[in-house]
Amino acid sequence: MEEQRYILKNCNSFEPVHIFDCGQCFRWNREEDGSYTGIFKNNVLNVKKENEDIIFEGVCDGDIEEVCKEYFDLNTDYEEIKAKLSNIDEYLKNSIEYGKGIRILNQDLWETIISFIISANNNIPRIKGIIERKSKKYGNKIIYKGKNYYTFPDMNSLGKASVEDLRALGLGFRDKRIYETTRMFLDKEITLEELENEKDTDTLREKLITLSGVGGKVADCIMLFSLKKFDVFPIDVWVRRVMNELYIKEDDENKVSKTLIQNLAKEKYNDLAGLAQQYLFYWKRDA
DNA sequence: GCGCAGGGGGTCG
DNA sequence: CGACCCCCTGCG
Repeated sequence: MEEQRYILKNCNSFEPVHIFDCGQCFRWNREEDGSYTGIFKNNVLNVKKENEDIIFEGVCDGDIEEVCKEYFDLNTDYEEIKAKLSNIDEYLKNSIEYGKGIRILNQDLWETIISFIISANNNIPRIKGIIERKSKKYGNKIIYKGKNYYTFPDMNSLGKASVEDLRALGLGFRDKRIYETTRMFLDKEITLEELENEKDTDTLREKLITLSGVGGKVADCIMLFSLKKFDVFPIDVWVRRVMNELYIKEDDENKVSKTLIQNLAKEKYNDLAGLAQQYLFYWKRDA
């Protein structure tokens, strides 16, 4: 594939570090010059901010401008979203200032499902390691600037792995979950298309939860990070902590019920809850 | 330096 | 509610 280049100008809401470090993705790595290189679908891209320009370079499956517009959600007006959220309260206003360049990537559904099943009771360095090993073994190689990159394995490739094969990648107890979920798709008990076409958030969540290894939190991440459901509010330890500290003020944050937090998020942030979650998460975890 | 607990972006039974 | 694989990290 031929190398391409695309430059995005005058974009106020685009900071590579915010985008790649706000917890939505696992396959972007920082280079020595401060740029980021990552792989998604059959594209390998390097993203660099120079002055106010965003420079995208790499090998793409298609036209780089179209690929970037889709993946980096460039048709969504984040200035408008930030303005709306900033009006809600000072906390949100501050966290948005802190993570002003966050954007929600439009990630591949299959990759997101598998990646977030792996994320359960796990830490980021290990999650990244597992995904890299898995891609190297079951994905396709793409060479960019003399380095090898491996695509995220599709369900047919991953379907060739036994539970033992998966365990060997360091998946731990998640091996069986990945195996079973892959089987469910291969056996057409459920399809990516029906998930992509499901408009109703609650129905979609119910369908996702039928997958092995997908509970409420993982389902919400899948919906927010690959199905553009900006109204969902994934609750992990950090979000629970920040919501308790800001609004609920219970002594023991673990006593705060998920339902209470969900209702609060719905009431305060409504259809932008997912975005609010990202700004708060990034701000709190970094602080 | 190295060895050893502690705990991690939850889910399941 | 407790167990769960396995590293990754941090302290001794």
